[in-house]
Amino acid sequence: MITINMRDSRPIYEQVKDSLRRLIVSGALPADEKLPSVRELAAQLVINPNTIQRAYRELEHEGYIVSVPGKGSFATPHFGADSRRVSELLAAFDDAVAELRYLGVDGAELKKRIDEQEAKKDEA
Amino acid sequence: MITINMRDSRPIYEQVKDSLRRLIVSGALPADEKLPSVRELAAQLVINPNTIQRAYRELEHEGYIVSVPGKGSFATPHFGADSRRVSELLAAFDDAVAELRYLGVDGAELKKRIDEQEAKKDEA
DNA sequence: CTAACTGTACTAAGACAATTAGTACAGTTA
DNA sequence: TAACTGTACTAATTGTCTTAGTACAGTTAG
Repeated sequence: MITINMRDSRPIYEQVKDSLRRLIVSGALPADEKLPSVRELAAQLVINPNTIQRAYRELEHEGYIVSVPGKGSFATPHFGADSRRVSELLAAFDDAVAELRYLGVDGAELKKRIDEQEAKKDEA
Repeated sequence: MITINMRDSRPIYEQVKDSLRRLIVSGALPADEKLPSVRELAAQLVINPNTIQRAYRELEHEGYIVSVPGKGSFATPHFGADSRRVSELLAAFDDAVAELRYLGVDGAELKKRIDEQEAKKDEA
């Protein structure tokens, strides 16, 4: 479900956050789906539960999951676009596009990629 | 020319790298253009010269600039696509697209954005 | 009710990276 | 010569990440 890379310079809790966010926004983890418990996921990844707890706490603060004491953590549908996050992502999008074009990747190639991702999600 | 954010969790040298890379790939900093000297940019940003030196060293290693002792540092045209870097950027591109669509941004909107960026670069 | 789960909170310690300060040396240029 | 350039190196400091350990309250199946 999730893998982390110890050689990666990025903090483990960031890697966990990004992996879970990717599963959620891609639809692989539907709304109201139950996530692994803090201790369970920590055991699976062989890391400290505190690290998972931090990832869950921040994902909840960002509105991607909801944690309920005694019950568990669950993916949540996203109501109302977070305009700050959207701005961040658009900036990241623009940067990636600019550098890709600089490295020789055509704009048409990128547009095709958007369509392919859209088609792939419609399958599921 | 460049601004850094002390509240940003990312290291200063990474922020400097990204800023310079953005200037280069966007065309704002043309090939063979001279960059500010290590000490000059450090003074301007009110940070240690060692931090700038690290940013320059890594940008040179990645092929975006060339540094010559006694002369200075210069932007370089990029020969031969770095396939590893391209893969990284495509992954970042895909992630941004997926999350943006999840947050309600249409795919057509993103395609339009690619065209606009292309047009803006053609002006310069 | 009990036992085993759930999230959550907190302290303490260690490891590591980032940053700074300071010094130094060699090449370039007006 | 003087003032610039990049580069290299050590030492000290600071802050973050991660772990270990303990604890408490809510939930749920038996």
